[in-house]
Amino acid sequence: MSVGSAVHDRVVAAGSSSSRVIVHVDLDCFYAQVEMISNPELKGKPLGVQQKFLVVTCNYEARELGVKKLMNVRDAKEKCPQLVLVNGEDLTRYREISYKVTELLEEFSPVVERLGFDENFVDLTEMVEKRLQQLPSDDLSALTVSGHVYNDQSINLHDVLHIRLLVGSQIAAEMREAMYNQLGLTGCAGVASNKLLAKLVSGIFKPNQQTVLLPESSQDLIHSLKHIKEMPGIGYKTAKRLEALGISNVHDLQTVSSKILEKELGIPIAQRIQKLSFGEDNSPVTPSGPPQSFSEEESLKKCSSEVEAKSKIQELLASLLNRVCQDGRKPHTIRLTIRRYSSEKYCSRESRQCSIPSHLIQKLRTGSYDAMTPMVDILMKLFRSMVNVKMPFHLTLLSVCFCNLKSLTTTKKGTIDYYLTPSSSTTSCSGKHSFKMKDTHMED
DNA sequence: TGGGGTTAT
DNA sequence: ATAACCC
Repeated sequence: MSVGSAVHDRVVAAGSSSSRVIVHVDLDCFYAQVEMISNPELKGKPLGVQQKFLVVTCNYEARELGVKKLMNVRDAKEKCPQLVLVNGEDLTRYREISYKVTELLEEFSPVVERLGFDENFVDLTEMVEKRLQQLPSDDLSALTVSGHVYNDQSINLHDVLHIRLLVGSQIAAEMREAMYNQLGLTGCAGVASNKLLAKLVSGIFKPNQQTVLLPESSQDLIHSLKHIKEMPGIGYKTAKRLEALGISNVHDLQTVSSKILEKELGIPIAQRIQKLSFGEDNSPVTPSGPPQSFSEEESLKKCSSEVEAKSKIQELLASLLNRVCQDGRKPHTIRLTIRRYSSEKYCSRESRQCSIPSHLIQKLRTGSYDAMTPMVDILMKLFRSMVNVKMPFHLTLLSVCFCNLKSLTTTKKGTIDYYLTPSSSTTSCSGKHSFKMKDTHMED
């Protein structure tokens, strides 16, 4: 064996080039937990959170009685007549607590990626390295894993990869403790060498438990999936196309000719999902930071007149103006989205967007509703560009989105830009981005 | 199927 | 602007 090869092996083993420690943190039935914190009398009862005619999530008491996520309210009540329902269409409190969780995790390590409101990935690689370097005397014998080990695989204290994941499991336990002590929330965690595996393993022991995956068991984990649709990254459409090729389980996807796969899905998707089928995922944990967009939507039984649409749009916009104002950054683009009634074309939406005139952008920050009327006018123009209001129509969803958010001080790849203009005033808004903000003019 | 989000094309 | 993915 050459020296060069030995050195390379050690670099790889030490993880400086390829081996990472990732944790996936997944809150237990998040909306239901938030509701039980808001109203402790709900604790112990079967609880469902309702949006329109759906029970979007429920606590474990309800699950034991047969209620499932995204179940029809009628079916749920039939299965479980004692089910208590609370309305969860207003996401404000969920969103606020969701960001508190992310901020808490960021205190452990700043690299935190959100996935929806109730899941986060954290790259623990650096933190684990630091802890190992600060171990008193290289005495590994005192190290113990926290929580479950997938497959009950035994830990080899002489294997550096095992040791690193074990330290990751200890950090995961500290994170869950902190979430419970500081926010009153329980959740699961999965620790593994990449995001895919961390996410898959976090769901193995379910509520309020954690699991670590050691590399020797990664094939068992991915082969435990009954169908490729359970692979994160393979959605409804891709699963259908794969099925048409006769590919339905992980083994099929691992062994199908990559040329055939590339021809059907295109090279980037084909290569990515075939790697996923082997449990390989080199995608980084990308810090989410503040949101890229703010949107509010409402699904409707039937919206068939312009005045009806206008009043819904006004409602959506009023809530959004509050949110945008509190955030402190300024959106430069506004978008209106609709869904037309048409039994077929599953979930198809149409949208129109335009940039927001700079004089309106300024008014967004004032906390008053000066921006309301002109914004509604803009939105109604977008509306009429999609919907011929002289003809009959039937819409089942309206959504308004602010995006293309620009900060007063933006940090991009190490550079800091300050945008300042003369006239300024303090505002009633108290977002964390909004201290001492000055008005700006930016390219648009 | 709700009421959100993201990235890629 | 849409389509795909995630929850």
